[in-house]
Amino acid sequence: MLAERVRAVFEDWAKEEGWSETPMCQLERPADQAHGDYATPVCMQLAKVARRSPRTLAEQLRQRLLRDAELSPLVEKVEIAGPGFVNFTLSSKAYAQVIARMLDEGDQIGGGQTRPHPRLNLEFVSVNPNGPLHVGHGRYAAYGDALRRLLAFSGVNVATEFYINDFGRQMDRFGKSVAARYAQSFGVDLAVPADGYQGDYVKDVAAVIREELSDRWVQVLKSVAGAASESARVAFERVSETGASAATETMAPEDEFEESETEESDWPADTATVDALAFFRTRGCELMLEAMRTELCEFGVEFDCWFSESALHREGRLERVVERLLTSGEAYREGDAIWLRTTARGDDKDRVLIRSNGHPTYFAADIAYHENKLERGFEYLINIWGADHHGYVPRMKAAVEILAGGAGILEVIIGQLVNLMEQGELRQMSTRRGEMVTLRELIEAIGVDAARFFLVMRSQDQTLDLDLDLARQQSQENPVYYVQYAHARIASILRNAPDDLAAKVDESSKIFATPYERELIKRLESFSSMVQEAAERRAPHRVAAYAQDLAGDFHVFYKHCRVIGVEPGTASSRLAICLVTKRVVSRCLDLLGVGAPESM
RNA sequence: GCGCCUGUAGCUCAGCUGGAUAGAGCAACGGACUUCUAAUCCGUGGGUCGCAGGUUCGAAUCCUGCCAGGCGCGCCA
Repeated sequence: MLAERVRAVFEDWAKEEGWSETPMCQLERPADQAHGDYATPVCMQLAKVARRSPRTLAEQLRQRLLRDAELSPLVEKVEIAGPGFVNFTLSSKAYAQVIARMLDEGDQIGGGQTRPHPRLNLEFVSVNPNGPLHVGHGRYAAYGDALRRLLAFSGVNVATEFYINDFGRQMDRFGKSVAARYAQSFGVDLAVPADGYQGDYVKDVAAVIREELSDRWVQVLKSVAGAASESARVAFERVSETGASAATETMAPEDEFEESETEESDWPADTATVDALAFFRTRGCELMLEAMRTELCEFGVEFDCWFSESALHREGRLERVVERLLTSGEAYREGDAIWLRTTARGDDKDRVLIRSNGHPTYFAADIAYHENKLERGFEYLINIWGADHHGYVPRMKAAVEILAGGAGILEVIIGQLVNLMEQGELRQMSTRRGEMVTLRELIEAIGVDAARFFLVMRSQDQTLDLDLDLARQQSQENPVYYVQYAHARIASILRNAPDDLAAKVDESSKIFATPYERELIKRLESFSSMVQEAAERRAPHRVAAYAQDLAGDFHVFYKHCRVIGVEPGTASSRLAICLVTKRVVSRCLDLLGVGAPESM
């Protein structure tokens, strides 16, 4: 309000003087209170263009501002200071106007006008459905969902999406692991493959299948067990012959699973076995997905679309898009493989789409997937990936540029990882060994609200050190309670307020005279620009920081300014502050996916 | 070797599309509950913003070079 008016006066002036390329006239909040409530450094920037000294310009600007009929009631004084700052001190009328206006806005305070275009697609989490979600996934989920809320609230038309990596060798291994656990529950000696999934959750999946189908697959798996032990014996002998000991073999680092081009042959290839594997893979995947969906839902994260990779393969979309790229000349054959010319769009080297063995790469599937997103009418795509995938960004951008016929459609946000500390030590995570801290564990330790707040309160391109001991033992000191407590306190005031006390701002009276009220109002006033900036910069952690600052301002206000039982004009004005603050705090918490309790 | 991210108080981090004397929380110490919720508030101490140059009226912020840490550089997914 003040800012817009100042800008308008400044621009009129610039036009009158005939200056070209004038700097943006921006208002900022000075660090030092002695410099007023707001300040603009524009005269220093203007000095070169105007060829006058900054302080001379500042004085001229000051005179014009004071002459402006709309502006002068809002400021108590306009001063020139330092090298050429123009400092503003607000009048109580200005504070009153801010609260009066925000009171009128109701629940939508600070929200943006909804814009139908561009239709934006936001993809995140997108993990293989072969293990539980760990804390790292939780961070991406919390971040992505907060970003969705932030974008939607600021007016962007956004839909979220989870890409299910339910295709390929990892899923085969998962299927075998589930089958083995299922067989074991019937006393069949079928081992989980060495490159399979050892975690106990696989037993849970197997138990559900046993519940559903009883011993339907036991006979088939018995014969698999026989064949497998034979093949293990052969492998053992081969190792012995080459001189390597079996002991060394089992102690090899478990994270190393180099892909051998020979397909795994420890399971027979007869129809019954293939059917069994297909069943356990598919059903296991479904059950894992179901569990994930439930867990994410409990975590407050829902997706508009769950998109299956295997569906792309089934529907022949990979072949189709590769054909299209060959036809357009963007892809070419070399050796026995098919390559995409990504170097033409800024990548380091061209990338393989179809390997010389005829199998498509993961990249080819991803291209088919992104083509599909565009076909569904999305005009702008955001993907949130882990830091370990950042090397993949240039080729994917190149691919989308080719598909969309223009650059700047795909934005990739790289999120850094989560380090888990326990008893001062780093806890390493491995999905296959099942040695990870799951999202569920974290939620059970500190609750959804604290977990969500904690996971988004830091910038996403900062690795997050999560101290589990602290999270468990000191959840009382988590900043989320500080913010929620402010909300609960306001709710309490509203409950205790007498019926005849209404939230109302009387602009004519001398109100909002204390610094506590004024600080709080200035913070409230900045809410909508904070939202816009946080959305533009994909930075929900700013909302968390703002919420803490706002809660702090409120707690100070609460301590010094009574609402109930004071002079009626003051009481209703302060009640108005409370109401507006409550709405803004509640909105901040909602943007983060955290609850706003009425009492604590 | 190349690319991305990071380096700010004892600890965890904001601030990074340039503004005045660099902030918050935790930790340490000292105060405040007859009054709307003390999960709160008030006060004290704590810094060569990794280092060195450069651009600018002005640099934690932009540029260059170094140092340190993390991640990545497949016809894997």
